[in-house]
Amino acid sequence: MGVNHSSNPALEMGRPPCFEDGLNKGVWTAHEDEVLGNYVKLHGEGKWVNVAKATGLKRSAKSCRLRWLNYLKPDIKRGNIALDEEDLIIRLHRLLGNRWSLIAKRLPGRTDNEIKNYWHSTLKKKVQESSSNHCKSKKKPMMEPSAESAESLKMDSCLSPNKDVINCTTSSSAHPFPLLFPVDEHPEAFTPVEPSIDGGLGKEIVAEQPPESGDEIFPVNISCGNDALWDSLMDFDVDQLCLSEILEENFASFSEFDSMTVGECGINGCQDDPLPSFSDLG
DNA sequence: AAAATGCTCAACCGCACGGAA
DNA sequence: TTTCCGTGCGGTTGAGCATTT
Repeated sequence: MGVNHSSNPALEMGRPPCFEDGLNKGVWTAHEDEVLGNYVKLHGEGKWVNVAKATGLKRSAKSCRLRWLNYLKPDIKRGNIALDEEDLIIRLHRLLGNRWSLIAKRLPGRTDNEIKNYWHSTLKKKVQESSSNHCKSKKKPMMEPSAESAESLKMDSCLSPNKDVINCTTSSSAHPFPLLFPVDEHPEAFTPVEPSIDGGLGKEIVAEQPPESGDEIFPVNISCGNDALWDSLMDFDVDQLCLSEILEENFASFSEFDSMTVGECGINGCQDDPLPSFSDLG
């Protein structure tokens, strides 16, 4: 963060490049950067396997791609992450989990690697601290749900005899978070889902809705296997919202939802069961 | 002042996915 | 349908710096 990469600080630190299998590994030199930059300017992004052949760079295609995307790309924004960006990262992480590339798409000029590093080095602690404070008044942490809570929710979702699977279209008015995708366009995403124990991607995410009265639990069944739902979530994300818009978004109710549901189990609660790919997003 | 510890961040690794052959 | 290849993503590593003891 805030590092002048044009001067290649790591090299200045004296970290030598490593040569292995005929390929350079480790820190990029200024000359390599220049060669790669020139190549991309001429030929555009992609075809990374050709870079080494065409330029003589002793770098793997992956390495070239990473270097370009993370450092050489002209619109890369360097420097400290602003408070609003930080806030956005936290919100998006709450919503998307460790989908760094998706989060990065919402922060123009920031890379997934940068955000990921920033999260692990800074934000994770902040969030944990705030959630531990939060937990003094609320019984469970907002973030990084425990396996226990996730497990308990799976149990709720799968085994509770009283469980009703709520159709989101009909429960939206009472929904604790704003619907971020148009129901009309994705009715299939809101059809009731039979509870099931599924070892694969079909595992459900079940979020407890705040009971309107009493302690009854009304799980909202969000099936991970329901592509349509995830498409819908992706629709929410697809290049529609940028920093300012998201920050202006009223997240109050959503945060409330997070603190009670998703934050405890929801999306992240499925971490041992990877979410469906968002790779076709954007 | 020196050692120990923690932090930052660039880069690598392995896996998954999608398209082409 | 299967295999191969290129690409993208998230997790992890490791070197150097900063801070603490």
